[in-house]
Amino acid sequence: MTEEKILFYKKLGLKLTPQRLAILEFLEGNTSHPSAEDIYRALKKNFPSISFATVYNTLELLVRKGFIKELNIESSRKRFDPLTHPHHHFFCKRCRKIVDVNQKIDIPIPEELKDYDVEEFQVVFYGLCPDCKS
Amino acid sequence: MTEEKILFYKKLGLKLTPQRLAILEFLEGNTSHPSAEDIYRALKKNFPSISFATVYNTLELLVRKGFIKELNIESSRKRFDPLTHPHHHFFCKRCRKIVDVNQKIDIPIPEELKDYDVEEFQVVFYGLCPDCKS
DNA sequence: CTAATTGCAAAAATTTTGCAGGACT
DNA sequence: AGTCCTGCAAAATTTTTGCAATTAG
Repeated sequence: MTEEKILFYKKLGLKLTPQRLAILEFLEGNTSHPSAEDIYRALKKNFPSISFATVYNTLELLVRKGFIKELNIESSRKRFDPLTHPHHHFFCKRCRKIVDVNQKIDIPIPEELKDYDVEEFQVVFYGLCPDCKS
Repeated sequence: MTEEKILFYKKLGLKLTPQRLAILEFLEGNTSHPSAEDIYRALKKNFPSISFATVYNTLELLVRKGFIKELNIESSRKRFDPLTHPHHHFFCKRCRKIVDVNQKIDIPIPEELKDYDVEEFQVVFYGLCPDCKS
């Protein structure tokens, strides 16, 4: 990670421990939407002392600070996304892969939600990915 | 539940035990999108012997047969929806209420998914419900 | 130096499973 | 009658928590 990026995080009040840096670096540019366990297992290789508690604590902190997003797409398992700008996803029901859909989607807020405070929406497309459909 | 409805389920190969009937009746017309535990607790009152295993088994069966849908909206907790036709949802981030959005939403399948086999999509609107926004 | 973070281990929450007895068609 | 279902309890999976030792700023 660049010095500039490190300063950026520090300025926003993030205490940058080696563990947190490792998690941020693992997530940066990662499009696989890993689960907490995926992250833990990946980091364990180069950082044998890291614990689940730290992974969960850090993920929760990063979500709270708005640096990553938590996805509730796969049943009973959170997945994490380093892209925080509004975008959407495809979920392969066979291999459970989650793919980013960056194309802008315009939806008028439905009439029946007129008394609601709608902040955002997310679209999930379901089906089979190219690898699984054959 | 009407005799007609019972016959309808039986014809589709569903063995209708009292437990399954109770679960079906509880879900019919229920718009609260209950979790497995909500269902278990509600049934326990009139059906003290019912077990979690039966609730989970039955829900899994009903999902497999297409009589209900499983929603992965609330973090790490499945919620169930007796409405199986294509529709969408609003999720209140404060009280965790899930509300049906029945208005038809048209979205062209994004160009980047042209090699994917997209079967359906679901939109989730996030924000605050009327009760929580004040 | 001080408050925040880490790692461990235990606990909590949700869901799944094996199996013996019982119920449905 | 035979297969499938139920209920119990134990197990599996994912996430959270308490706490003493350590570390970042």
